[in-house]
Amino acid sequence: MVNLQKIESKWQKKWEDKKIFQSKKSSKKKFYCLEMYPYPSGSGLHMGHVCNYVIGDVCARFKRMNGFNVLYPMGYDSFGLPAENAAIKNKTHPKIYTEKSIKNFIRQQKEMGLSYDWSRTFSSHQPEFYKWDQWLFLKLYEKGLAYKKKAAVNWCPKCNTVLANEQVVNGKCWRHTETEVEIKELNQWFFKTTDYADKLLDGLDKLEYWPEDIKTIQRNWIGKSQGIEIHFKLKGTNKILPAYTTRPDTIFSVTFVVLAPEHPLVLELVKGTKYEKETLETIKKIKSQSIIERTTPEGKDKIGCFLGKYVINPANNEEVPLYIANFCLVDYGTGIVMADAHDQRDFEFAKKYKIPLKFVISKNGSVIDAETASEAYTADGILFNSEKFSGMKNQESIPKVIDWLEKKKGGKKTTNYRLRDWLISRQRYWGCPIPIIYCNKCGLVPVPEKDLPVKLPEKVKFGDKNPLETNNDFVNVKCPKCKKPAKRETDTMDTFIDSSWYFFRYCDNKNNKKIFDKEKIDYWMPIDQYIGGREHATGHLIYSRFITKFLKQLKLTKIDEPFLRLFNQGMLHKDGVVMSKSKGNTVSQEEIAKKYGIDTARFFLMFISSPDKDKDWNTEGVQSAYKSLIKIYSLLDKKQIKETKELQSKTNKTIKEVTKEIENFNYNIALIKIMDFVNYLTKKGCSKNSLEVLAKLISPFTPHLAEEMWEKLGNKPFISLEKWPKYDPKKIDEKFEAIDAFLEQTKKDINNIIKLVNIKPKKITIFVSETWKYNVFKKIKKELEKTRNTGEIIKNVMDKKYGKEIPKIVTSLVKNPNKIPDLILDQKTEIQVLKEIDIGFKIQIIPAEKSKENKAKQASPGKVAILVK
RNA sequence: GCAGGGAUGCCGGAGUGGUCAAACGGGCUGGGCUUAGGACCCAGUGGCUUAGUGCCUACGCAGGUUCGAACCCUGUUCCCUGCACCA
Repeated sequence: MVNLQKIESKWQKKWEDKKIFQSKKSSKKKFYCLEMYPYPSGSGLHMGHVCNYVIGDVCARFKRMNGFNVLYPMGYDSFGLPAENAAIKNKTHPKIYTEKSIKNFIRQQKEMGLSYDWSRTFSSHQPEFYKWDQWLFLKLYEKGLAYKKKAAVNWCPKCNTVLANEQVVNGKCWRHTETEVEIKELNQWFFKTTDYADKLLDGLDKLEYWPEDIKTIQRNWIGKSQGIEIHFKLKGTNKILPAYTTRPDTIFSVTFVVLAPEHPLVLELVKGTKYEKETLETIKKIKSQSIIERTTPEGKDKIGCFLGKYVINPANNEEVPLYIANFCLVDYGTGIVMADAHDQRDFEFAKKYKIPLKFVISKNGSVIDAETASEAYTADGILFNSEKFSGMKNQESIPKVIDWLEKKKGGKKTTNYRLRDWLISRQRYWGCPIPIIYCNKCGLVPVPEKDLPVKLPEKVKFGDKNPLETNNDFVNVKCPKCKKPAKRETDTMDTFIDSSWYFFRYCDNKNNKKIFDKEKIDYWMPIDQYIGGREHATGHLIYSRFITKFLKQLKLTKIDEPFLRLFNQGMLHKDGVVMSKSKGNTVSQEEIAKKYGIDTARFFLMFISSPDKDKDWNTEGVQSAYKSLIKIYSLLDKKQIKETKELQSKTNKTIKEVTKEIENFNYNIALIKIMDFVNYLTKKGCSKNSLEVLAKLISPFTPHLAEEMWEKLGNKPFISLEKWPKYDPKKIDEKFEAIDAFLEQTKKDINNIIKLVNIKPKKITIFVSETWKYNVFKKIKKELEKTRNTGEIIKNVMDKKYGKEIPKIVTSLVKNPNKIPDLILDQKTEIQVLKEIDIGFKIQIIPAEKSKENKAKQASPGKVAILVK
């Protein structure tokens, strides 16, 4: 019995010693394969991780064998809050904690047999890496894309830091799903992702190898909408309140205008008036609502109040009252909404506060009575009571209304995005310091490039506050401009900055002069295959695209999009829940490797289900995977046979199918085809060539086993660097498959008859009657010369006598005219092959026509009758 | 509510117009091997069955297109994922 563990460590050592997976620039076509770099947690890797990395490894190994110059690196996203928290909890330093975790990760990943180029690895907490974060920050600052502003931001009380919009999930913190995010007014650093909103959106159309759903998610996240800012003039002043809308067709329906409670104008408007008290109370009430309460459609009541002011509708010069309302959001559009009878929220609000409503759209243009209406009319229809637009279809009127309002100077056509600028500052220690200095005299001064990196101090005190704030050595510096005492920025950067460009760094990870060498990344980038979780759709995958577009603007890269192909793997479940440390249902890599070998785990994980689907871990399946590997390896002990045409056909067909399936990421089906081949070889015998092909086909999945087989077959290492087998379409002969099917059927028939007669015969004679089929066959062939229309041929050939066998034969022949369909076989072949059937008896076949044996025993058309002697 | 994906046998999961009662694997049943078990090998695994190259019923549900549908079209139910008072 083969010892999988032993051969695994043997080959891992050899791979490492010979550095066979190191990649250098060459004239070969490149292929950059990458998995999203992991956050190195202290708890190590489990089967869920193994699954993710093996998907990438199979891809990398396959491409490598197919003649590509493959870049397949690994690194670590080592900054971040969890490490800081874990370190504090374990009374150790985040750096020590993290580096220990990384070491452990590397060991585990090596034990998985992943074909990484380890010479290119790095971790984002290393100053050699984060120096370039800071450099990027300065570049963004230089171009006005990094800026500081006071804003209402999301604050997680558990993390003790602010969060980006992308890190807020259902109003809760992405790391603490029980913790409500608070809104705080803080002075924070932002990256101006919104400047790239259009580019980010348009770029999606070019990403033809991205999953549709991810593109849709990003489109929705960017949320581009075309509309108009309508200028409502505050009554009695020249002040303009712009209200953004995508539905200017409802302009004549407007009966009030709503401001967001946080809108800076609100307090100004009510100051010193009798409405001030109520307004303040209402704002307080709204702010006490959680985000969920405020932003769920079915949710809570509409809350708001009248501000005592009126604005003028530029379309008809009507005065309408001004309100604040909880459903109006300050950071979307202009924070001002025109309200009418054609929006459910507005409608409910109006009913509650007894604001009059008027409809201007109905299905057929007939007037709707606002008094009796019970809900908003939100569907499309015909306009009425809309001056010159009455009678138009509302959708068609939209551009016309916009034109008309623009001409009247009552508004301005605008595009709006849901995308927010990226909030990047964090009030935590374990991150990359923001390279900014505050000087009393010079103000905000960027750290000069030559002073980079701004190193994160190691000796710090962990307490209630950000440890950087209490570290005087770090905080107190000289102003780079005036040399007077100044203070450093103590916020650190969001770790998503590290991950938004790290993939460039693999191409040139040791460069200490530049962020990377342009020539090198021009060769390697973009990433041909990126593999990672769907959950990064709106975070990492947008940030990376943003930074790449920025790098292009700096002329540091030619590429526009970093990830050519994206693959989202499914999650590994156990007992119906996602396998994860927090759920406590993990299966450790060591446990499985020790018992079955890591190749078994690799095989199992790729076999159970398509890589993009969720899968379930089950113990029986692992055992059967183990058995399969044993079965494959034990083929080596079998006596080898000479190549037959049939074996060649099967071998070539398997190469063809497996290659196609791997290319399409159908790894499970590829393995099924491989196992089919293995079963075939087990039964019918194998040749040296067929075993070599088998070893190559299986090598991306179970590389250790394949190397061992390769060596045992008398070849020099390494199979990992061998050429992927090519198939010869000429050698694939479907006839053999048909014969196989025929044999199966014959065997069944024989067994049935033996059961029936209930004897153990010494000799069986089989009669084959095929005459009728040959006639039909000839007829169809003739028809085929006239037309390829299946239906027509069937009609012409159809004969009551032959029933439903005919369509089958016709279809088969239409599909492949050279393949002998079904049971229409060369009778000579039958005789040859049937001799090989092992049913424990000797059998003899006599073509039916020639048979002068007992007529009663003659077979019915196409099948077999047996005469027992 | 909007968007995307899905529903197949005891289970996981193939199959996108015909050789489909449905690959492959697991489970289960029977047989062989074995002192026994395991491993391995063989057979069976929708129902009926006069045992037949037979009939019926089936790929969420209901219709439609077609000589022919698990596969195409329409409607419908349920499930998952993402966004969500976005004006």
